[in-house]
Amino acid sequence: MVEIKKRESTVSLSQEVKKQILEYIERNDLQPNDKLPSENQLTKLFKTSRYTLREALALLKQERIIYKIKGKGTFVNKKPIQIKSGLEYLDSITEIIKKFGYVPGTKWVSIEEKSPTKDMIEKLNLKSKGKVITFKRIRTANGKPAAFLVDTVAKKVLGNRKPEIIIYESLFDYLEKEFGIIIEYAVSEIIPAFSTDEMIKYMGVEKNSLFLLLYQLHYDREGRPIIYSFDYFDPEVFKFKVIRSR
Amino acid sequence: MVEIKKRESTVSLSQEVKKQILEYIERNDLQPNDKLPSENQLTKLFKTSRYTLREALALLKQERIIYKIKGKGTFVNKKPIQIKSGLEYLDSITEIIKKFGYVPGTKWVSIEEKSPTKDMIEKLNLKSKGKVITFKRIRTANGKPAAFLVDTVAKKVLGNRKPEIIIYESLFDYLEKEFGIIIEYAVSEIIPAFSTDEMIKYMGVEKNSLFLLLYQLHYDREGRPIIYSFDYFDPEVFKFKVIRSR
DNA sequence: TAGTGGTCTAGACCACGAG
DNA sequence: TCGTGGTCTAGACCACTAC
Repeated sequence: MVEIKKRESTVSLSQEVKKQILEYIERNDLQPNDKLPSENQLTKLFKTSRYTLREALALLKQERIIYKIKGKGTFVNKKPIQIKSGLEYLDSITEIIKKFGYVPGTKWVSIEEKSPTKDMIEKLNLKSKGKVITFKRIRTANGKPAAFLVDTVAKKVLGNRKPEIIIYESLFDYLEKEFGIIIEYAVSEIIPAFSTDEMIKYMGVEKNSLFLLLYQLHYDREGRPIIYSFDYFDPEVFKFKVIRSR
Repeated sequence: MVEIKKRESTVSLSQEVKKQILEYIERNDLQPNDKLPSENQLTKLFKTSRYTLREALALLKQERIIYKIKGKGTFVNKKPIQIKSGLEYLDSITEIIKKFGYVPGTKWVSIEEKSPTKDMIEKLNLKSKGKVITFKRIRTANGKPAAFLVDTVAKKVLGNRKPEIIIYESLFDYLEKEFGIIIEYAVSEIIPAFSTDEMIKYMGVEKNSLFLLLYQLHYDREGRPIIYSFDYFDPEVFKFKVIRSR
């Protein structure tokens, strides 16, 4: 019989051990490139198995707080990199604006029922007969227009309901709370673009001003394409970063 | 005494098991949302431990080939997403051009020794006295100019050597093979931009044409900043995609 | 040769989902 | 209640680094 440690907390043990390692670094004032104790020693220190310890180290490695060299040891990294909005994390735009420290707002432009384009049929896996609903919105940060969003979902996703008025800021929240659809990931193409006529008309931006266009398809957990979108972001407001790893 | 399986192959067992799972899906013609056997059954099928099997499944999950639901099982996802150039993977531009199916080339514009800008001093952690070397290149795809690269490294990184002629296509290869410096990751800001005067002059692009600017800092394994770069990409040639996950 | 991180095995309990 | 994936333990061999 193997004795298993009892836990009251809801978080996993590896999360707990991760915290303890961070505290260890703090307490012993480890500087960048200083060596941590070996995994064997750490298991004894924190009274845990090597598996759990290595999970905790994996989390820290992922966050680039430590790095490992086989045969040598585990070392403390340079100060963590601050990523304000890592593109690889899929947040709703509401969340992104909040993270930047602004107050998010929404101006509705239109909600239209349309026939899908060829590209929509292909990407959303539609029958050619099926209609789509397109939501056009201007997102504001501290009241200033910051993004122009054109999001399209298949009409069948919304059932028979008419999305005349939407009380939600975020389309993610709307789909999740009203229809139980949870968006899990998106595949986005990043394209530099000029302001469109609609943006000039509704956002009041100048002609030929620069925007970052994210042409994206959002999927649910089962990999079904749900939202097809062209989202234009003002590069003065949104600083998109990505961590690229080999 | 626990008996450990002997392996001739150099790849890990989990990689091997991953292949076997893919073959299983193929052989049994599993369709999207079809259920895989339970982890318990799969361990027996492939004669491996649950740990190794779960590592293999983790790899497949990461590639979005399968998805898991706790308490229910493991399921086959929709057709895999083709990512031509996932921005989250750090490849040299040479590699990216090759992946697109083009033949990469380089036109050298200049190699200059300069005093660093304030931003370079801060980002590259320089003493204000230290000089930097800036490499300006045009990268071509099938002979057509496709990107304009301005890469800067601290002079001390290159020691006393003069980088007059570089036989390498890739700056990564140059640093790795001549100086043993291995770039491991980069933090990139993605900015829409107009062509600069230099690009108009040397690349022959038109004024006010659109480019995607990656303003990035490349780090080595120990987290030291090595390359500071402004890389401009022609959006007609480079289609940058990112998978964004919650 | 000794010590480190990387991989693998075997077995156990926990938490979720469905009947 | 049962089967599933999620987490955890204990112990072993392998591959790399430094001496």
